[in-house]
Amino acid sequence: MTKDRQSADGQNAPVFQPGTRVAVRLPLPLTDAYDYRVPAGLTLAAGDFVRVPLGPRRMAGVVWGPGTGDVPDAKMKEILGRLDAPPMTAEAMAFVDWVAEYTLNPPGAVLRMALSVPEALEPPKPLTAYRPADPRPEIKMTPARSRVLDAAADGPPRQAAELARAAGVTPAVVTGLAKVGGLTACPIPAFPPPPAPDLDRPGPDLSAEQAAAADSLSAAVTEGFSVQVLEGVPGSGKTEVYLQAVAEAVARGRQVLVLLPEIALSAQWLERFQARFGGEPALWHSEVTQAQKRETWRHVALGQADVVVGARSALFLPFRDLGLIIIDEEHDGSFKQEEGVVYNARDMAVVRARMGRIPVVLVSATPSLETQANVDRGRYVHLHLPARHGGADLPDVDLVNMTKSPPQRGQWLSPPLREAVTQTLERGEQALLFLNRRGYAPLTLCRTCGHRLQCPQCTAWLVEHRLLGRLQCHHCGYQMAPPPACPECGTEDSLVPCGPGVERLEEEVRALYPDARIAMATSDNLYNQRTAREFVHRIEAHEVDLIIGTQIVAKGYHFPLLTLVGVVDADLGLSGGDLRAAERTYQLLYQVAGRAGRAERPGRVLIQTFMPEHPVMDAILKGDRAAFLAAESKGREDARMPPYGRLVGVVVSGTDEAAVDAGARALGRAAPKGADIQVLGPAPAPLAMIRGRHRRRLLLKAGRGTAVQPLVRAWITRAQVPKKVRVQIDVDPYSFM
DNA sequence: AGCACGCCGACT
DNA sequence: GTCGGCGTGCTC
Repeated sequence: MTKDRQSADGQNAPVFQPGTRVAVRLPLPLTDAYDYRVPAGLTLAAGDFVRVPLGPRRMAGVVWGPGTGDVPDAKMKEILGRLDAPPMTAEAMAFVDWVAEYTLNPPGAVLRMALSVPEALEPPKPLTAYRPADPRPEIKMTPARSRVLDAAADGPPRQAAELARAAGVTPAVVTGLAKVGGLTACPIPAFPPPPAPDLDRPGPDLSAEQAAAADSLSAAVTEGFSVQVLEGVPGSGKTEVYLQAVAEAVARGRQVLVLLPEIALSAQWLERFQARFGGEPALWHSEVTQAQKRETWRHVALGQADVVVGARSALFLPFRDLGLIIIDEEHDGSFKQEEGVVYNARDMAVVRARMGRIPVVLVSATPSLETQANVDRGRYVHLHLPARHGGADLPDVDLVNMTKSPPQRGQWLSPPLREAVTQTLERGEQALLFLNRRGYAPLTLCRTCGHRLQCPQCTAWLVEHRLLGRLQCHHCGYQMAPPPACPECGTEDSLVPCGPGVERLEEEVRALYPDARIAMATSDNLYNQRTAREFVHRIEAHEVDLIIGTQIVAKGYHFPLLTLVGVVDADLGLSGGDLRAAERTYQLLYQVAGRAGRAERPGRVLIQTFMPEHPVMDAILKGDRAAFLAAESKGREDARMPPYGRLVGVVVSGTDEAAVDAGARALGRAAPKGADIQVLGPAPAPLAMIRGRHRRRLLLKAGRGTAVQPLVRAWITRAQVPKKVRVQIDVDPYSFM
C-alpha cells in the first residue's frame, strides 16, 4: 500500500507501490483524474510526471494521488513509465486545483497551462561541442586543422559550425578532426540557463522614500505571505525599487517571477534589468519559440532560472522554489485571459503567493479599484512613492474642448494641438499623438445608399488598413480588398472612410508638418521584441520628431526628448457602458500623459475631448486622483458592483441561433435566486456574433461575501442547454462584450 | 485535445 | 448509389 518518502519540496508524500491504483491528472479538459495501475518495478509519488496510454494515444500526465477506484479493474491500464522531470510540487498541484475551482474549469484544463510544453518532460537533447584533445603525433596535421585547434584552444567548447567559422574552415574539417581524435566531443546544453543575476553590482542611488519602500519589500521576502502595493507616478523609480527586492530574494536562493503586460515589447524594461543585474532574465511570452520554452521550462523546474519575466501564462511555470512575485502595471487589463480558462493573472498570483507563503508586490501608477479596496480594508500594505525621481514634475495638462475649438472638416487635430505640435517641433523636441485606433478608418460607408461594410462573420464593422490595402475585421481576422463599388447598391467610387485611425492621422500630420520625421507605433508595426527595440532606439537617437501611436506607447516607455503628448480622442473608451470605462480611461490617459517630459525638460499634455466636464477629464486636468477614486468607488458601492459586489459573466454561443436563444432562455429560467443575488439577461452580447457564432450574455450579480462558484455550477447543471451550444463562464469579468 | 462513430448534401 | 462534412461522445 502507501508509505511515505521525501518529495521534492521536502514534505512527506505518499508513495505508490507496483500493483496499486493511482489517479493521474491529464492535461485535457477533464474534470476527473483517471486511475492507472503502477507497473512492476516502479514506485511513484504524487506530483510525478508519468506517461500513460489514453485510448490509442500515449500522453504525459501527473500522479495526483491515490486512485479513486471508480473504474473497473478490467478497464484500467498500466502506467508506461515515469518521466525524467522534477516532480510537480504540492504547491503547484494545489494551485492548479484552486484555479480550476475558482474559474469553474475542469482541473485538467488548468493543468494543460502548467504543461504547455510537453516536450519539456523529455530530457534535453544535448548538442555536441568540441574541445582540443591531448596532442597525438599520429594525427596528420594540415593548415586547416591547426587553425581549428588554435581556435578551440581558447574559450568554452563550441559546436562544429561555430568552431569552423572561427577558424575560417568548413565544418567538415572540424568533424573530420574530431573523428581521428584531434578534438574531444563533449555535450553542452542546447540552451544554457540564464546567467545568475550579478548581485554585487551597485544598485542606483535611491531617495529616502525609495529606500524605505525598497526596505519594506525586501524585508517581506523572509516573512511569508504578504501583499504590498507599490504606487508611484511614472518616473518615480518603481522598477528600481522592486528590483532591490528581486535582488534580496535571489540572494536568499529563491526564484522570482515578474509579470509584465505586453512583455514581448518591453525592450526598455529588459535593458534596465540588464543594467542592474548584468544579464537577461529568463523570458516567457508568446514570442518565445517552442524550443526556448522547452529549455526555460526545465530551467525553472530545476531551479536554474533565478528570475523569470513573463506574460500571465508564466504564473503556471513549475517553479522549484518561488520566493517573490512582482506584478508590474497591476491595473492592466491584459492580465485577464479571456479565452479558454478565463482567469486574472494578477488575482491568481496573489493566490499563488498565499499558497507558497511568499510576498507578492502589485506595482502601478494607477492601482485598480479592486487593489485600492483591499488597501482600504487593511488586507494589502500600501507603499507610496510621491515624487518623480530627480525632481522632474508631472506634466501640465490642458483639455481642448472640441466643441469650442473644432478641427477643420475632415481633420482631427484642433488648432490648439496643432499649435503645440508646431512649437514643440520648432524647439527640436519630440511630440506624441495618441489615438487608440488602429488602421485608417474604423468604418466605411456608401455615400449613395448608406450601406456600411460589415464583417460577414461578426457583428462588427470592417476597419480599413490603407497601408495593407485591406479591410479587416478586428475580431476574427477576416479581410478583403476594398471593393471598387458598393456591394449593396453597386455605385462605383461611392465608399467613403468614416472617422480617424492612426493611419489617417498620419496622413493629416504629414500634410501639416512635411519636414517632420514621423514614426508609427501600433501593434501592426511593433509586433515583436526586435521591432519594439528598433522603435525605441530610433526615438532615443532623435531620428524621430513625431510619434503617432495607439495604447502600445502608453506603457512604460521613457523618452527624454518627448515633451508633448496630444490625446486625439480622449472620449473613445467612455462609450459603451462598461463597468470600468471611466477607470480604464483615467488609467490610460494618466499613463500616456506620463510619457511627457520625464527628464529635465518640462512636459505638456493636451487632451482633445467633447466632454470636458466629465469626471475623468476633470480628474486628469486637476491631477486629483483621490477625488476621482472616491467618486468612482462611491458609484460602484452604491450599485453593489465590484469591488463591493461580485459578478459572473455567462456567454452562450453557437452557430445555430435558435438553439443559442433556447439555451440562453433555459439559463434565464434556471437562474439562482436569493436576497443578494440577481441575474441580468439573457441579452444579445454587444458583439452578437463572432466568427459566425451567435452570442447571448447573462450576468450574475451577488454580494461581496457570496461564494459564487457553487451557485453557478448548480445553475449550469440545472439548466437544459442544447448540446451544441457552448456556455463560457467568466468569474470576475473585465470584458462585457 | 485527438480520434472514432454517425447521420445528411454533391459527386462518380 | 458513395464520399465527406463536422456534431457528439469517449478516453482510466
